[in-house]
Amino acid sequence: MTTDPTILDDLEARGLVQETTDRAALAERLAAGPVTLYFGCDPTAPSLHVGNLIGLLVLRRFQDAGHRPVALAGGATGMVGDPSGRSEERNLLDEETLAANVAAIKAQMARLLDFDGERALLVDNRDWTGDVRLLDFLRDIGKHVTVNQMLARESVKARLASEQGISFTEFSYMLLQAHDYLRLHESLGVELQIGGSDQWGNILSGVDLIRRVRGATVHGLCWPLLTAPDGTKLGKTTGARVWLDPELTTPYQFFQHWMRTDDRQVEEFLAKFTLLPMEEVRAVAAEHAEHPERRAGQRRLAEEVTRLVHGEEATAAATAASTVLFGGSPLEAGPEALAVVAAEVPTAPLPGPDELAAGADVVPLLVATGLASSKGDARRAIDQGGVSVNGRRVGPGAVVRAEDVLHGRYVLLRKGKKHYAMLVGA
RNA sequence: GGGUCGGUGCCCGAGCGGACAAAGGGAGCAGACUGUAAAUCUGCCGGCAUUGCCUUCGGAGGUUCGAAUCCUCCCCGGCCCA
Repeated sequence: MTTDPTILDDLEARGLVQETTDRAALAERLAAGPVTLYFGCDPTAPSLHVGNLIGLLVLRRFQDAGHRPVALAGGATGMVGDPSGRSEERNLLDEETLAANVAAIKAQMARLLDFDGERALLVDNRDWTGDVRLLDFLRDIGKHVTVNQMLARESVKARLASEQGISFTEFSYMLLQAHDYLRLHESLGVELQIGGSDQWGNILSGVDLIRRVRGATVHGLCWPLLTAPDGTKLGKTTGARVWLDPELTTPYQFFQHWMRTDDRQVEEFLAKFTLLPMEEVRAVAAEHAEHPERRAGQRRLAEEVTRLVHGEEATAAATAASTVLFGGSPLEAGPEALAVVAAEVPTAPLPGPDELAAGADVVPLLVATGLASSKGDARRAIDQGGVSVNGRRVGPGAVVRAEDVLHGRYVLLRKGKKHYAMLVGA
């Protein structure tokens, strides 16, 4: 099996390389033949999110270039909690939650890689960490690492300076991750670990450990963390809340997330979140720059990423729903189109005929669909002119009547510009 | 174990017996402008109800007409000392 020697160049062109161990040695090794590499995600949530997606896609890029990716679910490390990039101590998750999370993220990882004939592997560090005895760990691993080194880590320093401090548990995290790398190196011949730049310290710990224990030189690579267009760190609200699990973030919502990408990040995201060749990324970006108001860049981005994560069918449905919602008036949409929308946005049952005849108050309906978090919230939105029924703005005291029901069963509610929900009859 | 400082709404952070649902900032939401963009400006931002009521300031009690604010005990964290 030959490998694509330009993989590093491609990653760099996409802005996916912030740091590597000896770049020349790594390039040489990658050109020499297939490399087994790994990327890990801790099961801190019931699903991976778009932040993790970058890593999985980098694995995929390596796979496409002829290398063998190992996706690791951190069943063990998840028990401890990574202090990197964290200002405070994590809450420990219970076993049950962790097991469920591990199962979920494994399934998500599996979708993005090709596992045919061991072309990729899925592992859980719980499998080799669970039965390690404390004394063995202290003697075999701990002996090779100085606390001085550990204290020098940025993530540790930050926490030492903070009011909260850092628990020994989290302090130990880097050792666990280093141990993972060592074990994967021994059992599977892994010789490259990749991760976001917040993982760089942990990755280096593993590289060092392997050098000390095995006398072997292995590699590490990290990409820069995503930032908001103004250069600030991307908050949870922007990226991390967009999940890969269609139950948590529907394909339509996922699609919409990318549709709303800031112009300034369209090219960056096309490069990082899609598998499009860089020439095409640049072409799309150039076209987008000509006519940003057409949102062609966002649309392409949304389609590509949604397809990768949710598949062709879901992407088609998300696109169709988006067209109805952000196209013309819902009054002109046919029943098929509305059915598609109903499948993609939050829904609530249509009020009964008697209620509709009398006029059903919009306020509780907004709450029922989740468009508003409370009646007060709903009234507020209406007072501020932010609510519409079937595309028509409504005022205080608004009701839904029988004649508002489209095609016998649909009523479209909207709060603000982009939050939709539907009332659906039987 | 001793001393000391602290635990406030989604987050940060003021408040330190009444005018506190609690300053300010951030995030978020809505409106205007737009391109489902950015920037900007404006409004909202515990819940329920038409003046009002209910639940919040680590937990449990207590003092008081009245407490986030005072007292007691407990829990959790920082720092210093042992």
